[in-house]
Amino acid sequence: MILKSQVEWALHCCAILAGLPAGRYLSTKALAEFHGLPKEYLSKALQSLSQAGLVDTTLGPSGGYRLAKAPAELTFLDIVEAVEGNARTFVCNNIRANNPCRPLGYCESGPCAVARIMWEADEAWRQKLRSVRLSDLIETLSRDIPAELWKSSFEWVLERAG
Amino acid sequence: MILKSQVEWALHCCAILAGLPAGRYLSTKALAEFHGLPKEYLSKALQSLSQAGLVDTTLGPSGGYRLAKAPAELTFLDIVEAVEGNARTFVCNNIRANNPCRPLGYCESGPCAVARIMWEADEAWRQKLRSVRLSDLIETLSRDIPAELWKSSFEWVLERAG
DNA sequence: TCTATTAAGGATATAAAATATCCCTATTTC
DNA sequence: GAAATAGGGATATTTTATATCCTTAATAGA
Ligand code: SF4
Ligand code: SF4
Repeated sequence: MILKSQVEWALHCCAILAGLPAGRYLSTKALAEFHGLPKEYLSKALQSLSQAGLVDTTLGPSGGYRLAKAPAELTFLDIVEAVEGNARTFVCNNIRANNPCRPLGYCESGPCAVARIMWEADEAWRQKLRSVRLSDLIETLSRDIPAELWKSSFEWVLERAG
Repeated sequence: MILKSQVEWALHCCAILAGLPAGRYLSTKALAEFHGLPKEYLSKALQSLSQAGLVDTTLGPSGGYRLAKAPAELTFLDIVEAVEGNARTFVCNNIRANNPCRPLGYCESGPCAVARIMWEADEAWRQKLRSVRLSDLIETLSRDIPAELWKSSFEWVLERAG
């Protein structure tokens, strides 16, 4: 059970977009080049962000993506769910219905304890991701990444932003 | 990102095994029939439980599986990880290494903030599963399931336990 | 107006993982 | 000795993830 690599891509891309000056856009091409990713496939991840309303887009030369909200208004969960979907990791196949002892016509009322517990674990995962904002990530990254690299990356992006 | 259905199977089987009288075993055949599952494939899940040391097995007629520990000593996480593995859901492909601005020979020190946050969410999921014991599940089920069905299921199992 | 560039999205191909079955072996019970 | 069992290797099928290709409509700038 592993998340799509697009989740990582989307998170990185949002982190880059967060550093974009207001009103500017960054293209798929630039984002793919910066991260060393296949442009066409990364495009699908960015489309997911767009469909989820997390980013704004514009067409034409100098077109591309920018965040639709402030980094403090975007959570990890928003980004992860945009790409990965919001389905639960545990799906109940209702195997209890096969119990040979079950009275004919007996109908279970809602999910059993197994499902409820697994879903609570899913919710704990979501809650953690919901508690971290994109702005928190930027703050941590700015502390972790050498100032020199941080600066040159910022300039690299700015040169290509439309 | 969905858990294998074997996770559900393993949890259900452990719940059944928890009701087995001390020293008795229940076969794959009986567990498969009770849950309406493919015997050969369920067998793989039970083998996983066995390899993880969660259940004891014995061969021959009247052979099968029983819990290796008391239900209070078995957590959901034990069972889930036995079947699903203990890998993290977020794998870091180190795409930051492709950053064109990165100084030659520059070597990152450990996982970045993105990976750390995603791994914390994984840990929150695990922590939740670790906090629920098999005995807790049995207790809840015994309250949820109609007494009649609970009793007949118990008898069904007992008839087939070696 | 014309050209280049872009996001969106449909179609399709490839690779990997989950699901499922089959068969053989060693062990145990009777 | 015969029947039943877990273990496990080999293999097939189905589903999902990964990746590429191509067409369309919008936009910027010459
Ligand atoms: S016991 Fe729970 S998880 Fe299992 S089939 Fe029933 S509802 Fe689903
Ligand atoms: S930024 Fe973090 S998650 Fe992304 S590649 Fe680097 S270490 Fe991995």
